[in-house]
Amino acid sequence: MLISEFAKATGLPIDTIRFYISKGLLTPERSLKGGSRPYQTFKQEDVTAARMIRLQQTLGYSLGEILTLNQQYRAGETSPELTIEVLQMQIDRLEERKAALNAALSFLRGKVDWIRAGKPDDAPRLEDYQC
Amino acid sequence: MLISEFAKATGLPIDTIRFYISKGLLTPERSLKGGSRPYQTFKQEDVTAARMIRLQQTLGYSLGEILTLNQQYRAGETSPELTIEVLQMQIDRLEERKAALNAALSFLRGKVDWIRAGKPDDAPRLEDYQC
DNA sequence: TATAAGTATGGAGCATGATCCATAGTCAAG
DNA sequence: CTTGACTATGGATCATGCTCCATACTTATA
Repeated sequence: MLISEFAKATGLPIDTIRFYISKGLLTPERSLKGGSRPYQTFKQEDVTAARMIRLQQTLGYSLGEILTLNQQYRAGETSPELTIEVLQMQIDRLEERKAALNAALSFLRGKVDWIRAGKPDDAPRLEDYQC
Repeated sequence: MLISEFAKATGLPIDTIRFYISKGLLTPERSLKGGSRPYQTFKQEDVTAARMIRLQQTLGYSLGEILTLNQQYRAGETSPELTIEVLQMQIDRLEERKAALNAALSFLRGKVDWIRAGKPDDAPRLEDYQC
């Protein structure tokens, strides 16, 4: 798969793909120059890797953290315990964010109800929610 | 409340507070220079405003969006319908993020289980989750 | 073989969200 | 009335995550 096809497959702009490659987040193979193309060649696993990067970004990880996590993940392929630990870390972080989002949700819902009720005395207070 | 006290009350660095003021996100009063201090004075409502900004950041809003939302919110104080609309927008956005986080959570949990089970044939595939 | 389209590389530029710094004014205590 | 702590201002700098550009090479097509 050439980079333009990879871009279509992942929905990522080519510049972004190259940026990720330069950061070591994506590691496509390079064809040998002898007779064939000198270009990078992407496989299905690279598509999955790109999706994983995007997922991790939605989890709130920076590209630097993602790189570290994925390197640890690869290192852990021979050690399921380590892999589990890394994934569990991600899950924990996810749960934290979800809890914060739920608190925010409660607050906003309370505010909507309060406004709908014609703004009685007791306004929902931000301080009462763990946001 | 002086800026240093406000910093303690909110946990925000002074530079960040000034940055937010320069962007119009925080609008403390200014004491008149005649005889008294020329400094900015913060009230409890500014503390709440700061908390709200941080909350909105965790919802994934940029400072520019937060400024717009809060201006709309203030404009909507005379129109509960508009205020509700703005808050509902925030809730909808929050629900979307929560759904994405839940999908990611399912995937990661599936992966952990799969590794714990000694990595049988059918690995959880990222493609099967709406992350 | 000319030409266009795709690819590679390095570096510049940009938006966001801070963070730091130089300078200068204000104020309370000693 | 000097010293030290605090405040205000504007601009420089920084990290992140792209995005764009100049240049140059490769390859397919006419």
